[in-house]
Amino acid sequence: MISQKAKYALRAIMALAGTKEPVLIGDIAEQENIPKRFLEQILLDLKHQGLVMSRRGRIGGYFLVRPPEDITIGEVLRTIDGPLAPLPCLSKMAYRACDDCDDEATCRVKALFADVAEATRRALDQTTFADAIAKKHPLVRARR
Amino acid sequence: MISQKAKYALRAIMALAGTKEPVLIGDIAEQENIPKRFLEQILLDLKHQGLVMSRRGRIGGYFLVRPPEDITIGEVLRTIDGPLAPLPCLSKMAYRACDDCDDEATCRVKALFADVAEATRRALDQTTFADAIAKKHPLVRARR
DNA sequence: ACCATCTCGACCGATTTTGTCAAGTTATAT
DNA sequence: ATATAACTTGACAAAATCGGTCGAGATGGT
Ligand code: FES
Ligand code: FES
Repeated sequence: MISQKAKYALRAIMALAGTKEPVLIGDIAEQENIPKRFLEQILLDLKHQGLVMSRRGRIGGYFLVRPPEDITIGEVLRTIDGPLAPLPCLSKMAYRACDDCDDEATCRVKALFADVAEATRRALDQTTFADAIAKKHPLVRARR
Repeated sequence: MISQKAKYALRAIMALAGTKEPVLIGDIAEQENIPKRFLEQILLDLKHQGLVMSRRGRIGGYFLVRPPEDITIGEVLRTIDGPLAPLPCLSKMAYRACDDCDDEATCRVKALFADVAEATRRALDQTTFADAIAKKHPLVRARR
């Protein structure tokens, strides 16, 4: 299960996917039904990760750095929920030794999950936001 | 990331995979380095799920109901950690509506995760304990 | 200069995780 | 029958995580 925070992040990016213009945090929050102050945190995390950029001041707001077809679910989930591997010792991006396993080389749990980890990693890093948008009809843009 | 509890459960099943004889909780706990009282809970959950059986009394202990090659990671993870789908609305075994999504049919988040959920589900439900045991043994010094 | 807007860090209640413990119940050997 | 080894159940609790709020500050357009 992904966290609610991650779900908000994904929706926020969807909201940015339609335009090149900066979008206000408040507008995203209202449109996607996300608590505004919480969304601020989330967008800030995404910015620190380099997924989005922001402009301050009068005509400020957030916008995507890359086009939606170049952004994967994996990137967003890693940023918000942390490593997505089932075990720390199987994470390619954020490897950590399992502190309760003596010998990683012969660990049966690690062996058990090797293929699973690879499969989910591939799935998450290959699915982009363009996939979702193409699959569903685009949302109606009633705002001005 | 799977929970520590799930990891314990997997190791416990590995410990049972080698024999048809009942194994004591205490023996599993010592061999796999699991807090005994905690392991009791875990094995009880697995028993309620029908994955293992127990015999009481003098020569008691736990043993597998089915052979290791018929037990998948998915079953164990579902029992201990709950639904393994990334979203409640995508769980085949434990469907739940997403309370923060108005229209599930046009939900872009759900669409985004459809393929990912299917891929991970397949991986988890196809990998059995026999896979890990078979894969692990060749790691011993036989190869050079 | 003004003000809308983003930025940063601290804080907070509820829930989940990771266990512990006490008091049973049951089956087996002798 | 009795002792005993083992499983069973439910309550309890410290620590971490989750979901969210808040105040104060920094920044840029007009
Ligand atoms: S080393 Fe990571 S699970 Fe054993
Ligand atoms: S309906 Fe499940 S994520 Fe929208």
